[in-house]
Amino acid sequence: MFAEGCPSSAVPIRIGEKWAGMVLVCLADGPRRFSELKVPLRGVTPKVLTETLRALERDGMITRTAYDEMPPRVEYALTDLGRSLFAMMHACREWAEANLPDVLAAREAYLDAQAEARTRDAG
Amino acid sequence: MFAEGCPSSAVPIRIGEKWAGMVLVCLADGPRRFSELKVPLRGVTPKVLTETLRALERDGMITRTAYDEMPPRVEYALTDLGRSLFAMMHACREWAEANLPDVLAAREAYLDAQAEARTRDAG
DNA sequence: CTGCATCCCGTGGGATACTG
DNA sequence: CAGTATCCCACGGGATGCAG
Repeated sequence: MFAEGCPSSAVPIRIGEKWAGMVLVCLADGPRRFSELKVPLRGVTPKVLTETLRALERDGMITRTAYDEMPPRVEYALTDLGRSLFAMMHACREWAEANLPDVLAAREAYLDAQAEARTRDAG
Repeated sequence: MFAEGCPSSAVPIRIGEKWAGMVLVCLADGPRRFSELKVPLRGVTPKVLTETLRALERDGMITRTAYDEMPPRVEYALTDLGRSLFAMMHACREWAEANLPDVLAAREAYLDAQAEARTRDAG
């Protein structure tokens, strides 16, 4: 169980990566340029955006097309694999939204239980 | 898009957390004790396992039941919410396994393209 | 415009030792 | 047995500045 070579350990996409998912969303309905991605992704620095794009490109989720022009123009687009991943993530997102209320309720209950425990200790 | 209060940002579960997913797997077919979790999760330290379990408990994914005995006994079990998340993660895992070959191929192609670019620059 | 270089920092996660 | 207490480090990610 959970051995070294386990395929689950090799799970390719780190949807934990802070911006990867948002990039997929931004590319969902068509190719976008580097600067077009920076707009909706408020707060992302060029360095981090580049890293994210490189990782997605490396894993075959997006393509990078550089046009030899001045000023430079580069377009990023989803591959079939990327679209497949996007669909997967969409399902995850729907799960999250559907269950968010329960999670929030659980957190509140947890906090309350803690507070009660503290009261009991103090009293 | 991607505003502050966006529910997607509040996505409750960090499946990126290194051990959280494995814990769910370990609890999938019944409650387990702390020490019973440490066995399959080779390499996890008690501190980190505790942190992971606390986070899952806080979010309502698992329950923690402490029996007042000597020696101490504590059992962790999935909640309905946890089982739901487990099912979600199972789907993610199946996607990953199904698409792993493609990702690996993409990585190799990416490396080859890089090597070729270097050769071109040098020559 | 599209990045790369550099520096920096918080935090997730690990090692080790100790306790009720 | 089931943790807690400390210490520590790598690394993801951010800020800033520069270059082709």
